[in-house]
Amino acid sequence: MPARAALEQRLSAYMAAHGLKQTRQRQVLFEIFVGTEEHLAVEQLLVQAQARLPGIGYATVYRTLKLFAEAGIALERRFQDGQTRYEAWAAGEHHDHLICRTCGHIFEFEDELIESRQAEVARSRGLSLVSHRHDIYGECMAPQDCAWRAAAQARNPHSG
Amino acid sequence: MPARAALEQRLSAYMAAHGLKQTRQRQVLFEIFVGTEEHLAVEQLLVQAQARLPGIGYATVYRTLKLFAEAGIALERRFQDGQTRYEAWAAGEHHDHLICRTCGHIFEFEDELIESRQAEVARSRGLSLVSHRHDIYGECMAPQDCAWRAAAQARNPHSG
DNA sequence: CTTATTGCAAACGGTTTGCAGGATA
DNA sequence: TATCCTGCAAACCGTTTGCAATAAG
Repeated sequence: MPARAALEQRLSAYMAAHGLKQTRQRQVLFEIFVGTEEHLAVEQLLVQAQARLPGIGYATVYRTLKLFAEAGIALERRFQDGQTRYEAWAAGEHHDHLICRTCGHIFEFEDELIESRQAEVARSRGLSLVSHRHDIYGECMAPQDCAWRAAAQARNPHSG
Repeated sequence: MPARAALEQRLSAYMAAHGLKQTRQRQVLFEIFVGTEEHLAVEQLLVQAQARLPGIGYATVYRTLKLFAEAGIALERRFQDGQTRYEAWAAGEHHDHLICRTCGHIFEFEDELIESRQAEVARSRGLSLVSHRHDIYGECMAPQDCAWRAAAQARNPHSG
């Protein structure tokens, strides 16, 4: 979880540099965006934003998150469920994801060995590494003890 | 590239077991599907199919490839361009992909070290590994010598 | 003759865009 | 006041589906 102040500053700098304006919608979305540990999908962002600013619509959420991504404070992620998710992005930080098929929780991980092997794989084919996407899917080995599952059920009693 | 005979047999078995019928459309799509080294997108499949069977439409291609996937002879792949691609799948085989941003070629790779680290990552979070998606993106280090780029341009002189 | 399959066009779900009214600097 | 931003609804794109006509077994 990147420091809020750093993200705020980077966003302000980007907006100033591009002559963009501060609006209530952008403030609210920024608050929600930096105030969560989770990988938020557009719909979740919208629902939370509507609670604070009734009337805000999908288009604004899409446009604003795209702005955050261009400003370098948000990272777009697409897993296998067809939805785009956003996470706060600290400059220079990198990690991949481990998604639990049992509880839906998204873990972050980083593995230096995997990172270095990737560069090797690219080089062996005559390519230089630009980026990668590495998503691992798993299942809880002890679902009854899973804290994430419990938390998810508390939030949304009807699923699972 | 899995042996054609094995794929054919697996498909026949699946169809027989499910009371499905042999049709000209399915034959044509099977020929195209097993007759290429590439990771074909639905549109490419359609274009090639229409050359042999004018009138065939998207719906048939989508339905047929989904059938191939269910029969266990095709693997669905989604990279970052929004299109679903299919490749012939030998039972038990596994590999990941290295996509060249310069020429568009999709290389296949397999790395045991990466595979074993993944299982480790999952285990360390209390999950058992179910599956994964690992796409590496790179750029030709020597684009002027790139055979794939040359081949792609010969096929489609207007792009790149 | 029964059942599966096809092609069409309409529906879909997530995302993007044109536009006129509204907010910001 | 000049420009940017918003909300709405319509457009978009890849994919799926309902349906009446057609082909396979």
